[in-house]
Amino acid sequence: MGRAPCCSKVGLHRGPWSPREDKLLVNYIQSHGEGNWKSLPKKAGLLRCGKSCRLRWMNYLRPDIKRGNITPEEDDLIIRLHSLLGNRWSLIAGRLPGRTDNEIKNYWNCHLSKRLLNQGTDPNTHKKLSQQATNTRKNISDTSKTFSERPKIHLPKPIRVTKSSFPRNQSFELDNHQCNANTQAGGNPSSDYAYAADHGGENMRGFLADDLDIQFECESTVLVSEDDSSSLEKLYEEYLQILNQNDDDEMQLDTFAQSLLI
DNA sequence: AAGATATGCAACCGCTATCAT
DNA sequence: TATGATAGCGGTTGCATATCT
Repeated sequence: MGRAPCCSKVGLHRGPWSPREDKLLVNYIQSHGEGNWKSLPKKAGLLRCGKSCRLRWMNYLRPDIKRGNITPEEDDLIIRLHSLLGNRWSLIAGRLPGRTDNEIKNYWNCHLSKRLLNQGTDPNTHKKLSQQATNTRKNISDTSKTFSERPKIHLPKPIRVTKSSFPRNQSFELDNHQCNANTQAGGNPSSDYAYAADHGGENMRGFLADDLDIQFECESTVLVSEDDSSSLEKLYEEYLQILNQNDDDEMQLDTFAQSLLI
């Protein structure tokens, strides 16, 4: 498979963006829309590779990006989503309106993982470290179990849903929630994703939806796309409510984790 | 005040999935 | 079906700034 030449190989600009470059990029996208990142720099008059332009737009220049500190509510949501989704930053970001995957990733690595460690929780497994140490010792002493007998974690593989995957503006019912497949330029690309999980012939349902008990009509994909920032906000509020309801039901998280074991 | 160290964040790199031909 | 091009993700790096000694 061919690899797009890196900007370093073709003598393009690298490093921090100048205000002039930002302006050129914003102006171009405002008049032509997102997409065609490969050809965009040339058309916009930028000496950058398309990849760099895309990243700059997604993580910094997009008008719907929320600036400022991450709130305690967002904090909590990130931790909960991370316990369900792992390091799938784009999916987590899709549930935090205005936040980018890069920002959440950085915030996790700098703050949240350290905080969890301080609280005695393993940031990777979200389990108490003391409990893990006990389990580890137990496993070491239990030499009768071979490596192959250890439970395997089955993580449903995420699939990308791109513009051609859905008809334009097609709507999808998800219980009482209405989501639209935003396939037009300017939509939130990080949320143009769906998860599909293969459960041995059963209808495929996304595991996040399973955990949150949201029923999806579409058989093979779980749509997590929203039409605009207001519906993102609404969805966010709904997620918060659902997650808050789970405060009293930690067992549900354990059940979910076990459902991933095969 | 100055150097060392820690922190935060933007940007880059390498890889994979998807699409077009 | 095979292959190349492109988009997008997650891990990592590097630099600017803040804090500590």
